[in-house]
Amino acid sequence: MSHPLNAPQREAVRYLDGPLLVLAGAGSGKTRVITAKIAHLVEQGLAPESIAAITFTNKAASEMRERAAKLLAARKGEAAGKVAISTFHSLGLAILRAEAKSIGIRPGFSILAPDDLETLVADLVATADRARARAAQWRISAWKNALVAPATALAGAQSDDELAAAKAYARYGDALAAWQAVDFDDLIARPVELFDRDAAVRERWQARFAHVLVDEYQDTNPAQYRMFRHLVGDRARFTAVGDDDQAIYGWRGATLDNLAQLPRDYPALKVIKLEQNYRSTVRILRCANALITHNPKLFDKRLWSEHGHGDTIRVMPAADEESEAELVVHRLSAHRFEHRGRWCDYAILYRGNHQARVFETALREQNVPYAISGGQSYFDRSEIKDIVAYLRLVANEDDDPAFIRAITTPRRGVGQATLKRLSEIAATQGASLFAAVSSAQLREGAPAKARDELDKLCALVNDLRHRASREPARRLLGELVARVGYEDWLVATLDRRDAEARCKSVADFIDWLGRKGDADHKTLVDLVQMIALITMLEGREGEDVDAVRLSTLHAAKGLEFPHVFIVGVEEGILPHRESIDAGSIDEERRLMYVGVTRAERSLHLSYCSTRKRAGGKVDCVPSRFIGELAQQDLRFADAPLPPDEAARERAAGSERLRMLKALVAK
DNA sequence: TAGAGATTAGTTTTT
DNA sequence: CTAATCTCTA
Repeated sequence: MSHPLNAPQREAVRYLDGPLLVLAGAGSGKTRVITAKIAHLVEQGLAPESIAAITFTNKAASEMRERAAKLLAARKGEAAGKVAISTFHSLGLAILRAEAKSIGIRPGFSILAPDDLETLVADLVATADRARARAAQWRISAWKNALVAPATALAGAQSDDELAAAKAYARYGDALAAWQAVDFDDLIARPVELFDRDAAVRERWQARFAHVLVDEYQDTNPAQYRMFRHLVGDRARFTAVGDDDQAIYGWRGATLDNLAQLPRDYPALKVIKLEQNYRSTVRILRCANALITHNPKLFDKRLWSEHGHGDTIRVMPAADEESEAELVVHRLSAHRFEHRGRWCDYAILYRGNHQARVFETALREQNVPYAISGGQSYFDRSEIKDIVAYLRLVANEDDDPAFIRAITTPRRGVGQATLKRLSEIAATQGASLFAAVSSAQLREGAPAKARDELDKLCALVNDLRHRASREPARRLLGELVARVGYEDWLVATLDRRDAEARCKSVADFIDWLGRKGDADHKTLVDLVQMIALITMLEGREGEDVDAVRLSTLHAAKGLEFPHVFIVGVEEGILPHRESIDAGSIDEERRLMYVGVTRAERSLHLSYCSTRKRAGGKVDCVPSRFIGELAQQDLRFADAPLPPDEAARERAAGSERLRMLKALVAK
């Protein structure tokens, strides 16, 4: 951290003569270069608001914001806050909002998550099968990321499933338009469409940014690359930072073509490589290098380090997933004790979220504090979704999915029958459910109670909407929850403990949102749109607590830990079966590479010889990737042997229990 | 509408 | 074979 910048880093920071690609190996001080460059640009006299720094995750964006603020604090205290540091998606959101009129959408448009759209797609492809619906949804998303229009998709459909998805694709767009809503992919695709067809708008945005920085460039998909090209224009003042060896989002449409294409699209492109690693020991690095040589490479790059050799990489076999978890946690505790370290120096990384479970159990059993990053979002909780549905409705009354959720939660006498009637009226009028409430036809059929409740909801939404831009979000939120009687409903329908927990979570949410609104002068509408893009409650818990981190390999990118355990390093898991079948081993290898390069000082790999699956036991084989590491730096542990007497007892005890169970089963 | 019982699916990563 | 989801009943 306190090192001065090295020569290539310095060059990357100072180079302003044209388009620049920085190939930054793992641990080579990439974020430092980007933040230093932002500071440098400001010092060169660029207006902070004319600098755009684009990341992929909110986490990366807020880290960058923090570090840029620190760098700029000394001389230009105010400047840091004005730099446009955002994710591709939030930048797309900003563009869409600003240009809503040209796109033909209400500025308070809803942003629907895939979950909200699953039923729509299921309807469109006429299936009750969730997996089928998701597959179609997946296809549609892939087309959008590749900027393929519905008509083109239809023409190129290869299978029946693809044909059905292509047919659904067009109608999917119609439904979103009717609801005044967009999905995640639209946040990139729609601005791109606009820029494609409207030169004036395009030039306005190009004039706005004097320099564009992109982080994790290797993870861009075609839509994002096009948005980027539109933003930088012909002046091409940009700094793209990436590492082809860490491209792990191919399944989301990202393509290394964007990296290969960059020198062709910008012949003046300057390429600077950062190859000095400041993170890991020599052994860890040697393993990482050995592993990645098995991939075809786009750019030649070899990491080196001035750190010492460090410990050997430990490879630990285990009998099954439970003993793997037990063994890993045990080894981790012992390691921490020996090294007098902190829990937060350790991370357990795995391929799939479901693998976390056994480890959670083992950690709890052995009283080790842990924190899971990623996993299911705070915003996936039903009570939060309920509140958000009301907010979405305030922002955009045509949001039918939000309307349905709001009117049915809490239950208040509006049921299936009334909703069906309402949606028929809406359909004949070509209007939203909300608009259909005031229709005269409803007066005839629906029960008085239902009509009354519908009117009440509409009145509430209209009232809040009129006040939304003037009054603080916090007050409106509190009033909303109170007028809906949400907490009363929780208390009435749930047992005490559950009700209390949810009330608290609602209160926390309102408090957090209120603070957010106060701090950034955001209106209720701003906040609702922001929520849709946030997956984790950033910085709320985690960072400062002393706990072992559990994370997927994907979510661990960009992080580093003194001691790393990669678990489930088996054929079928890492590389994953699907990827083996699809022939995309390279990406799995990069995923392993990302995992290995997270480690600063020690690295453990573990695998099982059997795993429970679909009832029976399945034999497992250690991953080919273990064989691809630098063998002289590996040490294979013997069969698991609990080091202390108590653990030996426990193991014997549980073994006896297992045998007993087996006997009883017979 | 909640809770118990039955049924069925089970494969990865996420803005 | 488990775990989650769905269905039926009180």
